[in-house]
Amino acid sequence: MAIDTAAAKQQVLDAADALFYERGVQAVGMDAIRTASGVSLKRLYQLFPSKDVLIEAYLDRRNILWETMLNEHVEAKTDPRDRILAVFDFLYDWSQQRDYRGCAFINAFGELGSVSPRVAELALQHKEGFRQALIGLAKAAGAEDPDRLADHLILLSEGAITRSAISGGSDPALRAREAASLILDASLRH
Amino acid sequence: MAIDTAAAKQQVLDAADALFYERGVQAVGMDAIRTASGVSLKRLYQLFPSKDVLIEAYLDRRNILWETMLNEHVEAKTDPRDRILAVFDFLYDWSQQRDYRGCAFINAFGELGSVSPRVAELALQHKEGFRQALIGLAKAAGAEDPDRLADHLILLSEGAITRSAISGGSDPALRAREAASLILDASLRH
DNA sequence: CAGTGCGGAGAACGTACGTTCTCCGCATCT
DNA sequence: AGATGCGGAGAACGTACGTTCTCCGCACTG
Repeated sequence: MAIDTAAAKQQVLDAADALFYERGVQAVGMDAIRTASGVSLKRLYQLFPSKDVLIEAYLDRRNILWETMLNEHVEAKTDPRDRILAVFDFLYDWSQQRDYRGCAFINAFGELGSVSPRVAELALQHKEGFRQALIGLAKAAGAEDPDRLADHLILLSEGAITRSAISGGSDPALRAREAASLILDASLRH
Repeated sequence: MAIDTAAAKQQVLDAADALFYERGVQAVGMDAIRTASGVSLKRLYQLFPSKDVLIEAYLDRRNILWETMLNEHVEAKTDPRDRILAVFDFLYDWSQQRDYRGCAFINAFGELGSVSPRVAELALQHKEGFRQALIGLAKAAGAEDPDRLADHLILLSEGAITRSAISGGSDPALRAREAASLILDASLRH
């Protein structure tokens, strides 16, 4: 029973994730999620008692998935400088997915940030998590001012994420990597 | 008569701009715009025959306003390097407005980009206009590879715009300016 | 003064959505 | 076999929205 519930939750989240990310949160009705997940409406509501809860679960899942993918790219490298640049390799790979639509948190924030404090908070937490990860990488690379370097790298990353979404290619990630390299040259010089 | 129409259009656009930008496009009903603009629903529909048309007019207006504000900041400087950095001064001033909510085009794209080709196109055009402006500034500054430099600067700008929106302060613009300065050091070195 | 047409206020219509309710089959327990 | 309760399908309900329609007052024409 518990295992069925978990499996059903996963099915619903799979469907919700795909639909929310593709069309935006508000544009997707509970009925579309029901149809896509093959679960009954009653069951859907006992798994996620409201759309807000489902949205939150969707964002949680995106956050975890994002961190996982990022870590995989970073941990494939050993050299501290390469580990920083791996962030942009990740963004490149990500932006090449056919269903790529930018950052789910930025999109959700744009839709609901001013009306849903919870969504605004989750977006902030997601970005803060990314910031901490970059600070860690910057420290490991021996940056003089890791916070500052991390902020600079974040700006390039966010820029690449949204520009890829709007213009459709993966070039922005490549360009961001170049720019990051320039900034690393300047910030790791001792 | 024609002048009244123009004035009424302006009133409607003022109201629509404030509401769309603040709450997102889909969350604002025509009735809210009617109430805020003080115009009758009939008149509203004869000025803008559908919500889609109004959204388009809203984005057009944002684009013009944005370019105007950017140009004002850039033209206040004469030194080519300062003119590039003025872009970030503009972003700083903009992000300090109390109702600041990031880039209207990114927000609209997140909501409607996958369902409205027109919105996707307008977002792309807006970003492309920005890109061309930066290329011009980069050329004037004597950059070796103006396109590349412009792309790097765009990434920092977009990053600053969205990060300010989510975390709420103006720090990102300051940090973007610093990073831009580093990149200029590397790209204008001859 | 009677007639005419335009503009405003808001009711009305059709649709879509979030959420709840009804009905019914079916598996399980005695 | 009869009773019981859970799950599925989808109807139903209330609300909100985009858009259109109705009604009415009022300014202007003869």
